[in-house]
Amino acid sequence: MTKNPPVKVSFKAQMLLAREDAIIRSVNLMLAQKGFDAMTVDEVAADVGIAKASLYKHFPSKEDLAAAAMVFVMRRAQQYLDELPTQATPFEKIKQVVRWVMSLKLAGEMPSLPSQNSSLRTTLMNNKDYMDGLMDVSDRLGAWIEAAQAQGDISSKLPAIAVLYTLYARACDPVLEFLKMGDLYNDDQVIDLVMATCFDGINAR
Amino acid sequence: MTKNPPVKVSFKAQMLLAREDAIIRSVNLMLAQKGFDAMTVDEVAADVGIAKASLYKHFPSKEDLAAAAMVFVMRRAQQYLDELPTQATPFEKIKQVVRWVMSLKLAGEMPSLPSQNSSLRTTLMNNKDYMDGLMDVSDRLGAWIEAAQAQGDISSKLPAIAVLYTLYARACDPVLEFLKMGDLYNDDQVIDLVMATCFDGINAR
DNA sequence: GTCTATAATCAGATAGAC
DNA sequence: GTCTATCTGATTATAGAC
Repeated sequence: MTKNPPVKVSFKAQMLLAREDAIIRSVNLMLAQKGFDAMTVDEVAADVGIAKASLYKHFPSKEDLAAAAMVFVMRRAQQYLDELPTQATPFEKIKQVVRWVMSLKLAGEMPSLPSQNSSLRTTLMNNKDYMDGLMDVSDRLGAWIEAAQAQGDISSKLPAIAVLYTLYARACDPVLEFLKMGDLYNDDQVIDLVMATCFDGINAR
Repeated sequence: MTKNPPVKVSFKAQMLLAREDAIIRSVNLMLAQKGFDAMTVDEVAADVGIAKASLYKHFPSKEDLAAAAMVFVMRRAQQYLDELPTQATPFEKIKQVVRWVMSLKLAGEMPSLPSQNSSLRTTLMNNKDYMDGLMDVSDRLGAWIEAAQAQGDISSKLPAIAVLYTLYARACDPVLEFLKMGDLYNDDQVIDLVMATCFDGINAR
């Protein structure tokens, strides 16, 4: 379509990416606020400010829309892991990641997907970017968990995989919303409370 | 089929209750398996073996159907609390309840509702039976929590309400499914692992 | 109260002009 | 690629006969 290939194409490509980024951010917020089922493609289109048909030029289905949002948060997670202070111990890194994830959820930026939806699961499992990101994050966290267990910071009685899942679950912990709803605690206090139950449990010591 | 009035009326009423009970059990299982949004009224009717229009004679809406299922589990919970051994300490009772709730979830008998759905929330909040049951269960658990804190079994650093929410969250903990999916652990082992993370945390002691 | 048949609506996806 | 307009299917809910 263009007559001067290099500049014009680059500009158009940037516009394209910017629009897709806007779409993904919108989907991300909607998934966090309403969840996958309640989110409608019409709403996303309206929020982004484009026609629904245009959305479908970028993403072939609602499931792919959600998958793109998950790829986005995976990238954010990878970037966050990259930027953790290198001198921190594995245990400190883990705690910081969990704290960060919960702050994302409280800020309404952590998309929530129904774990039962099969079509969505299929789309996610077939999405290489998402799966690669998930594997990478899991590998890094898993290595830190094992290191923290070796150093006596995390209980060695627990399988590392159980610890990993327990950490992941903090990203969709309803306790965060419940405690926030009561208006008794602010966000930082809510996070401190859930951090305490997560790492120390509810038993007295 | 019989001609004696008193018996006949009673029999019909029993049939009615039995049918409603069958409906609720079906809804309960479907909510646990697929969740509220994915569950369709057609499926429920088909599963019960009656016409959809008949369902709507019993329950005026899908939301009320789900609410009835929640009332059902609330009653089950109240009954379970009633039957706990009286000589057990509050802490022991709490642990037993949590274990029971997780076994229900693993057995696919714990309905999962989207906490965000507003129409469902409204129906639930307006359902006196449900709210009464929830309050009763919360009061009893709350009293046990405070007693356990006084006896030094549960950490006194945590507000009782945070402990209560943490226990409730075990009824919809995705870690249970994740660990079960891996096929590394059987149901009892999965429950033991989540019990350990819930009460002892993941820290080493 | 139960049924068959149907209304009414909503949401995901597409056609086709520009 | 973006738009308007539309299709298609699924789903909640109801009408009306028996």
